Amino acid sequence: MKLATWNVNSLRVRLPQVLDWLKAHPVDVLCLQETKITDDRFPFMELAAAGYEAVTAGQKTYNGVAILSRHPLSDVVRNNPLYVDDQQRIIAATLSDIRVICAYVPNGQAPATEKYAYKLAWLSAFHDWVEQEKHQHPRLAILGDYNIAPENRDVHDPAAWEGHALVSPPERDAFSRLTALGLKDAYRLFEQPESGYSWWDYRQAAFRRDMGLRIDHILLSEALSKQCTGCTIDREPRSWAQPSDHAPVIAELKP
DNA sequence: ATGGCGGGTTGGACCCGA
Repeated sequence: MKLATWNVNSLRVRLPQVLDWLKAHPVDVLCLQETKITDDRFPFMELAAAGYEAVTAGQKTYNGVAILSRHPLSDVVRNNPLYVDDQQRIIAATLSDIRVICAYVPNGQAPATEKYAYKLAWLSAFHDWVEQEKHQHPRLAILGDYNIAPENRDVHDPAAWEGHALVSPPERDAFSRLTALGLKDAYRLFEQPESGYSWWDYRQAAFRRDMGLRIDHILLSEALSKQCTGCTIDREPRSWAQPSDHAPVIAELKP
């Protein structure tokens, strides 16, 4: 069983890459963020032809999430029932006995902005809901763009990033509060390459210079983390023409 | 220091991402 997450930054633009990637990496589940497409325009047919059913929480222009799966999905929940939010950032579904949450955490812009306050409030409510979900579904996986680099080793230049959104202590605390619920950062269950980043800015030739951050994560409940045999970031699509600025992250579970 | 790239929008300067 392979679970993956990818912020595609517009599914309309990236659909060919998603299909190519799925052909080479036929994962069981792929969580997408920043689809930037309404549900009535979602490419259900193209994905079905590739063997994937999809559930979506779409939105025009911004945000938008989806779960693609080779297996039937049930019990779909859109948005956080504990938090009123007109931005489509969460979708959850069950496949066989695994509960999957796909999340696109707000960016936060910069400390002391309204967007930063929204991010922290959003994360606090997300924590409370995840706590409930975990009680209901002990086999829980949360995949997505967390917009948080949990530690300095997840940042190419921690000094340059100090004081910025994505690395600030309150955001990292919010991430720790999630893991304190008994969720493991799948990537850190294993030995990893030194620069294990999942996002590189489009500007400054950041990818070529490997100026990245690791902000896309797969959190696994205890039961699932014990079955996890690997977690990798596939940076190859970031090197393609017209790429997303994020790379896919993949976790493998064995029975 | 600023903006740099890329996607989107009801049409082309501006918002947003991270």
